[in-house]
Amino acid sequence: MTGKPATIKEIAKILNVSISTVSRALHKHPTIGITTQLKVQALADKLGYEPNQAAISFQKGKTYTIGVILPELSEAFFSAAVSAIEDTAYKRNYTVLLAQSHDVEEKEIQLVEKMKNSRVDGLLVSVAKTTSNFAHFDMLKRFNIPVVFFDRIPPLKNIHYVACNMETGSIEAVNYLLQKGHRSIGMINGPPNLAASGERKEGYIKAMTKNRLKFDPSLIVSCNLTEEGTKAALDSLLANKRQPTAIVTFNDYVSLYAIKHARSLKIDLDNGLQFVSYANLPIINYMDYAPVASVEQFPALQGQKAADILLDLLSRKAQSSDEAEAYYNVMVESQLIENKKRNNN
Amino acid sequence: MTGKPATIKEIAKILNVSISTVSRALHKHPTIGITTQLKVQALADKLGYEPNQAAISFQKGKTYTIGVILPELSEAFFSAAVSAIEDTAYKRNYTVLLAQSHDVEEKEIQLVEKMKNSRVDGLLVSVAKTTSNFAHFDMLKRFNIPVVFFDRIPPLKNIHYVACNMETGSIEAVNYLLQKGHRSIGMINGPPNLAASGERKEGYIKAMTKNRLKFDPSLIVSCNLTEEGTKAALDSLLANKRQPTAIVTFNDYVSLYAIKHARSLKIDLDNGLQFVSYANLPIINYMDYAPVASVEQFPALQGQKAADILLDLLSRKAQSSDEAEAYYNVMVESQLIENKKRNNN
DNA sequence: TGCTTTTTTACAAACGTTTGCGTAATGTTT
DNA sequence: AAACATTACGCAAACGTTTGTAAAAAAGCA
Repeated sequence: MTGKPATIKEIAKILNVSISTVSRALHKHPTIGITTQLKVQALADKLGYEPNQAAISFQKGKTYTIGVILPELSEAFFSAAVSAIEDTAYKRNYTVLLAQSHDVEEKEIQLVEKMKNSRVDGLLVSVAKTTSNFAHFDMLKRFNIPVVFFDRIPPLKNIHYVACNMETGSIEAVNYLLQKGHRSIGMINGPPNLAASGERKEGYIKAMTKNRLKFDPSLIVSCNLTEEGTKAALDSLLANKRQPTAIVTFNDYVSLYAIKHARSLKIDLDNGLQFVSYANLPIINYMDYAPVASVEQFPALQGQKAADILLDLLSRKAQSSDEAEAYYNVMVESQLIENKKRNNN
Repeated sequence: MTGKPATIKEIAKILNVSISTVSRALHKHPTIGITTQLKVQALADKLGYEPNQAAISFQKGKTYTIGVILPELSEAFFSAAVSAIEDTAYKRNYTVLLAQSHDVEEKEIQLVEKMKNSRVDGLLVSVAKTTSNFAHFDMLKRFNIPVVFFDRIPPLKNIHYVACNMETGSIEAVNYLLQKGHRSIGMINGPPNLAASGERKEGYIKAMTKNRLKFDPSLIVSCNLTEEGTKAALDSLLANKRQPTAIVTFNDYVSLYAIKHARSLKIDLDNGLQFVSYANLPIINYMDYAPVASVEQFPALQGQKAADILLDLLSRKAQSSDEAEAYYNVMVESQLIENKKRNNN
């Protein structure tokens, strides 16, 4: 009852059958007679037998565990993603081993190494900002451990990934503002070294040119995402000869900083200046002055899809080793969400 | 190089020594001669040998993994806690297996069961709201798997836990308002079935009586934490004969709902009515109108302490099985944090 | 040199499970 | 009743590592 868990061996001894018979009976193997099958099952239940997963993992060389490596769990985006990952893994009877790189390459490398050591069947990774060398991921390929990247994708060929298409959202954002009558639309972007900044900018430009508006580079300023940086960026935009009546910002936080600053400058936020941003954090629903819309990137959906892909790869691997080597490249479309709370305020 | 990972056995064969020698050499066991030690080490490095964790787990009956079961990873409180847990586990060379109960008892039970099956050395748990039966935790004790509860503690004797003392924070909150000159202080509390509601209420009462103010039960109303519920609660407080000039709310969200409602009622939030709440979410720093202060519960600290305790228990268990059975009961003091952004606005 | 220590290494069992193959038991067909 | 097919089960190896104990080699001492 107490103490050590029951094993297959004990069941075998008590029932005077062989260990293999018990094992097969528990798995409902067809070559086992129905009577013994039931006998074994009954005793197993009575003893509260539970298979020793460690032994099984060892034996089969599989752990039924997927590793998740991401920069920062406490960021809303990632916690939503992991939450969804865990849920889909759970449904397929996998468990999730979690680790954060804190956006430092060295730690990411260590984590990959650690996870590789037979602990994990596959890996879900959102790469660290600082990662510039990707040998540790190649290594996984050599060890036949599948990896699916999500959100932050390394610039590699032949990888599986799911990411969010920023372009559509960006275009929607600009279109939304154009449709509202704005003609001079500024952008407070993130630092140029972030891929995300590039995507947002491209979407912006594409939307402008598609609407046959000429693109004015001076209306795009980048900032370091801090409150001070945002202030400066906003000031610079306001000083522009073609002073914008609407601004697209890198994310909701930047919008909020900018809004705060604008309010301290007594700018009319209802009619004079409107903001649209990225992320669609729940927070903006609580604000009195918030971006009028925000581009949702569906972290949960991304996480779920990435997990689905990985689990597919794993089951495929189990079935046959046909190395057809197709690579999953899934793009989740970003989508502009109007801030409803804002509008019925 | 590619294909299957190197094993101790292969190293042994190449070097013409026994498997045990290799094993001991790799562990720098003193009975191994220095020369062979180095030879082994060198070859291991060359082959890129990495111990097979699955085999080790199996052999030693230890996984160097701790399980974390909590209600909802995407809640800011828990993601901050897990983040800290992962960090401290990583430092001590443990990994974290993660699972969410989504606040349903049945799933929590399944997760405990799953984690028990030799997968996990110890468990960190924040129990589901609905959990009313605690047999699954007793079961862990029988299997000698230590559990440390955090934040949401079950009503059991002889358990390890770290929780946050709401009382001090509550008292601070009320004192803060009293000191600001408020004499009629209302409270919008959570539903009565939540332990957290009770704690907040007690702190409130204690602070009032300590300041020799008589406690008026009609100034405490509970709500279901929705926007509608909050509105109703606020209305009821405002209708009170002793209309409060300050209100303590169950959490930041409730405060924000209440503030929004108050603003739509044209109430002067700078002088007429002030709010204090719990959680201290980063969000309130972005708001124009926000609670003037919020009680911080230090999720990261709680998570870190819980992990520390668990890891201590595990190392203790490894060293000796002296069942001294002392139970760790750590209380983290909550603390009122003034909303700085609010004040220099 | 011959003996005892001390140092160094090898042997083998154990951890719990799965699974290929062999074999005993049962049943079927003539 | 002999021959065979079928069904039901047991044997034993394998997975990679650790570790107690035995044994070999080296070193010390007389």
